[in-house]
Amino acid sequence: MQHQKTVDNNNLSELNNILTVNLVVGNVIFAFHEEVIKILLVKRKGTSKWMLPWAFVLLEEGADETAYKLVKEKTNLDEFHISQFHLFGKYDRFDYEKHCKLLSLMGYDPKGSHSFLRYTAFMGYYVFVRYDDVAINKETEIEEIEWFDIHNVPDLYFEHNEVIEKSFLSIKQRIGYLPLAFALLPEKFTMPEMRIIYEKFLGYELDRRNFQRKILSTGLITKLEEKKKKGAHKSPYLYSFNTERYMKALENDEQLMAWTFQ
Amino acid sequence: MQHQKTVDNNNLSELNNILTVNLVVGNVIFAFHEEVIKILLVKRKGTSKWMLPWAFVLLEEGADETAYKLVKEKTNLDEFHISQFHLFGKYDRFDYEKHCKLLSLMGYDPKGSHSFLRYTAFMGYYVFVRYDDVAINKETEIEEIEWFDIHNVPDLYFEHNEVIEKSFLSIKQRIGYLPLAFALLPEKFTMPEMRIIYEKFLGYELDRRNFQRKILSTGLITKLEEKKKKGAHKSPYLYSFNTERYMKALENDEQLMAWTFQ
DNA sequence: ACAAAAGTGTTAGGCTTACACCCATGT
DNA sequence: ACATGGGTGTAAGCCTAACACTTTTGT
Repeated sequence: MQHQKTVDNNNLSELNNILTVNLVVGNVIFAFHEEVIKILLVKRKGTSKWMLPWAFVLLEEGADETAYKLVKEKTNLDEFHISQFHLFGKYDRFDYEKHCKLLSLMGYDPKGSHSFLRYTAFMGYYVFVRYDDVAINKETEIEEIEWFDIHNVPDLYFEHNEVIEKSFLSIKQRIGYLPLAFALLPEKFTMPEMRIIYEKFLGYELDRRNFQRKILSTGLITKLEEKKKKGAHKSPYLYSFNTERYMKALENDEQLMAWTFQ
Repeated sequence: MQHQKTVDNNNLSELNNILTVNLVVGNVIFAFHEEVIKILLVKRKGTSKWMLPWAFVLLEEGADETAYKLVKEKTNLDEFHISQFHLFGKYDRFDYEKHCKLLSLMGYDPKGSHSFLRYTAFMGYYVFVRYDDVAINKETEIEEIEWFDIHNVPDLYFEHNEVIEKSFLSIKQRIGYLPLAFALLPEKFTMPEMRIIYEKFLGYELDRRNFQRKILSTGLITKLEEKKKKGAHKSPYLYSFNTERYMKALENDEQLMAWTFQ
C-alpha cells in the first residue's frame, strides 16, 4: 500500500494527499407521457445549463438513501424503486473552475472546500415513475425543474449526458429480463402503451400480437373489462398488474422472463 | 438543498458537517481450479481476519482505475476485465473502533483522519482470472494472500461476506447473457470444464449434450484436434476461444446469447 | 364508406429438452 | 471386463415469428 501519509489535524492542504474522492449520487428519473420517454432535469437559478438531480452523499447517509431522498424531493413521490446502474468518475473529469458558480449556488462552499469538490465519483441511479403521479413545481425560488424528451436533451453539466445514455443502455439490456416498464404506466394501461415503451427503449418496432402473448405469459398482468377510447379505431382493453408479485420480483431479481425480442 | 455550511480552512471538526463519505473499491477475484470456484483473499499481518482486496479511491484516481490497480497488484496480471456490480454502504456500517488497528496497519492514520474513515461507501467489482496465470506470493512482509473455496470463506472484515454473496448472485444472473466463464479457463479447455463453471454459478447440473450445443452455437469457440487425458474414460476434446470477439462482446455488452438453462 | 388500429387465430419452423447409443480409458 | 464419463445423434414438442382476417371507432 502506498498511502502512508498521516494527517495534520490543522492543515487542510496536507489532507489532499490522503483524502479520497467525494461520492455523488444522481438520478435519471424516467417517465412516459404521450408516447414519449421523458427525463426529469433541474436547473439552478443563475446557472446556464440543465443537469440531473444530484447530491453529495453526506457522512450521515448511505448512497442509496441519498438517491432515494433526492427522487422523493424532486417528484413528491414515496413509492418507487431506484436502481444502481453505473459508477462514473474519471480523473480530472470534474472541472472545478467551470462549476465554481454552480457549486456555490448549491450550498457547497467552493472556496473553503476547493480540494474536496474537485474530484468526485458519480453513482448513477435510474428510477421509473408514473408521469401523472408526479407533481413538480416547474419553478421554485432556487431552481427550475422540467420534463425533457429523451431524444431532446440539451447539453448538460458535468458528464450528465453520458450518464443518461448509459442509463438508457442499461435499461435496454435489462428490459427483457425484468418487468421494468410497468413502473412507467398508470394503474390501468393498454397493451399498445406498454408495447411502445418497449419499442422506445429497444429502438425498434415489435409485432403487437406476439408482444401481447409474451407479456401475458408472465402472469403478471390482468385483463380488465374496461376499454380505453382513443381515436378512430377499436378501443383497446385495459390491463392492471399484480403489484405484490412485481415488487417481489424486483427485490429478488427473480427471473420472470428472458426475452430477446426478434 | 440543505447543506449550506461553509468550511473553515483551519478547523477540521467543522468539516464533518459538510464532508461526504469516502469511497472504497474492493475486488472479488474469481478463479477456477480442480472443479472449484476460488476467491482471492488477503490478511494483514497483525490482524485477525481475512478480507477482500480493497483500497480508498484517492484524489488523483478514478474508481475503475483504483480497482484495476488493485487486481494487478495482487495477481501480477495485466489483462483482465473488471466489472462493477454493486455499491454498498449503509450508515454506521463502518465500525471505526473495531477496525482502528487494521486501518493503521494499512497506512491510513486512524487518529488524524478519524472522521474521514468512519463512514464509507464500498464499490464492488468482480474479476475473472485464470488460476494458473496468477502468481501470488502467499506471504509477504505485510500480508498473507490465499485462494479460498467459494463455499468455504471464513468470517471477513467489514461486510465483505455480503459483498461476495452479492457478486456471486450478480454473476449467476449475468452468466446466461455474457460469455463470462471463458475468462476463468486456460487457453485450451474442455467442454466439461466449462460446463462445471456454469453449474457452480447456477447451483444446479446441466445436460452436457445440450450445453455443448448451446455454447458452440455462439460461434465464440473453436474445437481443436487435441484431447485432454484425465481419468478412466474417453478423453474430451480441447477448445479455444476467439479472444477478440470475446473482448468486444464484453466491452459492448453485446447480446451473444440469452439462456435460461432448463 | 373508409382509414386506422385493435382483437383473435393459425401455421411453419426453429430451438430446446430429453433421451439412446456408442466409444475411449484406466483399474 | 467393467465402470466412468465423453462423443454423437434424434425425435417430440414447445415456443416464436410471421402473417391473415375480423372488429370497432371517428371522420
